Amino acid sequence: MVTRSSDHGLDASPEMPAEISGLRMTRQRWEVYRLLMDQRDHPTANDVFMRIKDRLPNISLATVYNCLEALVQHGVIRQVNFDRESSRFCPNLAEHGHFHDKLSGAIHDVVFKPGVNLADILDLPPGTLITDIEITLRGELPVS
Amino acid sequence: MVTRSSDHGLDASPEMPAEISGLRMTRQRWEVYRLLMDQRDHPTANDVFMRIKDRLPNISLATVYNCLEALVQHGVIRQVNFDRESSRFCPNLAEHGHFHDKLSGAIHDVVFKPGVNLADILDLPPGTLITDIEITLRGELPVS
DNA sequence: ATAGAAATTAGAATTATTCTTGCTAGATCG
DNA sequence: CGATCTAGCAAGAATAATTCTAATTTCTAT
Repeated sequence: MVTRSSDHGLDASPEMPAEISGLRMTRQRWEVYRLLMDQRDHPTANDVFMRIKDRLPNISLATVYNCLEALVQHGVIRQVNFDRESSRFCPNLAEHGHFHDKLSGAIHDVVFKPGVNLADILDLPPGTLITDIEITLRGELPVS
Repeated sequence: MVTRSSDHGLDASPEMPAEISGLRMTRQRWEVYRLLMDQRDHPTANDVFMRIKDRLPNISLATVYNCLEALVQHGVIRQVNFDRESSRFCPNLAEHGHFHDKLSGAIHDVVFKPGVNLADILDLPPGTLITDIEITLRGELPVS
């Protein structure tokens, strides 16, 4: 007898855990999470909605928003904003910024050179508590 | 005879220049610009709209948006975004980031320590052209 | 002065996101 | 095992910031 990951008839290769970082997993949350892990091109909520229809044809856009919000709230993914465009979502939890290439439209993760600590190079009053940093760059990557 | 800055009967202390950075000045653009220079607390378009009514009781919100856009486009002011909140506007043209103090709600300009060049400490492919950098911090300033 | 161009106004339209309501499904308890 | 209880989901309405449209006004240059 073949083991089957769920009763839905759809095969969800990696088994769905009961929870991630304290967030109870549901079929919808799990598929949203898996999509972000598999397609790391910083999709918008609507991108996720359209792409996920293969696996969850009945999901609603509101649920995609709810899932994304829950995942962000529990620190499982990050929400990334460029100007006032639609929010984008990113499963890379390491400290990093984002580079928006004007030529291709693609968004790339950017990290600091080793040993660099942003808080050290900013001129802030002593005792300032930094809870969150966001770095956004725009420009053109070399054509290569 | 007393010199008078305009025919409107309202006194616009510093004389309005014909243009700034190639942007033709109008009464509305000038007042928006002056307000931002005088009140550097990063107001939103709506904040500007409400505050400017003293001087221009008939201005419309759309015009405030138009003026702000024109000023941004000509590099006279900067547009600052925090997450998906309303855009804020800032007349500080020097390279700087923004610190959002969760305690007071205030937004403060942040500069690098002398001699620091952000492009040098980021791990980018050689030949990358950076046209724009945005740095946003959230946290708490020391209480006193 | 006058024609043409650019700005302004008021309000409608748009768009991403959030909210509301009723329903569904999984968890809990007896 | 079944009843109940709760969290999550779906669908669509509502919201809020911003942009667009059309008509009017103000500049600019002739």
